[in-house]
Amino acid sequence: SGFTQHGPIVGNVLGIEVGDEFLYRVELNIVGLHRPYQGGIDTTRDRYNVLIAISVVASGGYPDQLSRSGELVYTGSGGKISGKKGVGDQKLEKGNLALKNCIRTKTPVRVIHRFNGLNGETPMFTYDGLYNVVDCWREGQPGSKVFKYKLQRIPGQAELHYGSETSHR
Amino acid sequence: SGFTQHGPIVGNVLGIEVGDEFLYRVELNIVGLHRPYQGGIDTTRDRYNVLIAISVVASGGYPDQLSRSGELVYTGSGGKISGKKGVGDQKLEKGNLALKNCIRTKTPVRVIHRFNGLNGETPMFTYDGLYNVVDCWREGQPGSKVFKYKLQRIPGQAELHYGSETSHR
DNA sequence: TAGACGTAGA
DNA sequence: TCTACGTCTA
Repeated sequence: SGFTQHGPIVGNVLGIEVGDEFLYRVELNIVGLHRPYQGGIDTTRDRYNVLIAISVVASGGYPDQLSRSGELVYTGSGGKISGKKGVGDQKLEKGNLALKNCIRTKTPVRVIHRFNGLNGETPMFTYDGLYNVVDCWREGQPGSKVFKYKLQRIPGQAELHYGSETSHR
Repeated sequence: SGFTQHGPIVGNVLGIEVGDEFLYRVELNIVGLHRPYQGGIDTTRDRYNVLIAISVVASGGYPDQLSRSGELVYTGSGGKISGKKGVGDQKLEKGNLALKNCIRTKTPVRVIHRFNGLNGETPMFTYDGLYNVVDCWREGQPGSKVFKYKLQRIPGQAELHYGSETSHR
């Protein structure tokens, strides 16, 4: 209903290219890149009814790590976020389960990364391209265990230009 | 920052007419009709630094009453909403205080009303025009007292067409 | 820093 | 019905 124009899309979204920038989460929804308004992991079911993840947003709400070599360590959803109300271990359900299932189903996952906009820049969401989920493990003390996922950027996509180049607009 | 284009505006907003419709709260923000994303009462301070209300949204989250004679009974903000987490009496602060102050400062308040979209219609926010706040009182049992405000539509504005006419689009 | 009549999807 | 890496203003 409303402006929403897309159902769940696996893989690249027609008309959206690596490096495309967005100001608000609602824009990601409208173009079909990532549908949840707040959630970090968008999910659907594949032809065998297996829950899979189709896109993730790394906004800084969790301690994710992005390396220049195209490797991303993404933190699962739920559980205790620093200072926030949530309490307890993350569970292997919903988005967390979906992301894990991407390993064996070899489902490519769209990665959207939020740059915080240093030096008074406007924060932007940037489409980083397709990644494969290659590993999944748990970290943390009992009561605050989280899931971690290693994602590797699929080769052959347009290069990303981070760092100083993103400062020029 | 971002798309926000307006500071607080008292009275009518240039380019917005009675009956104009909007799909999302963010649109009310962008055009300057009502800035808060969730809050029902938008406030600012007048030239004497008195806190005043400049617009309210009646979305159905509280039991408001709109009569065909241009009279609206609006419920204050805070306290216990049916079933929600909030608990206790509403306080005469922030938006509630601002709305009360509109009585003595004779500040006109923009009213935006949300129609729920019966028969599969898309829910819409509609600009209802300017109202005067003419009365304020408290209602309810101790522990769940709320503020009520009587608003009267300022005469001479374009008529509103509710009911059957809003079914045709 | 926290609160608020938000939204979409599961 | 509930959750979710939202987003604004005070």
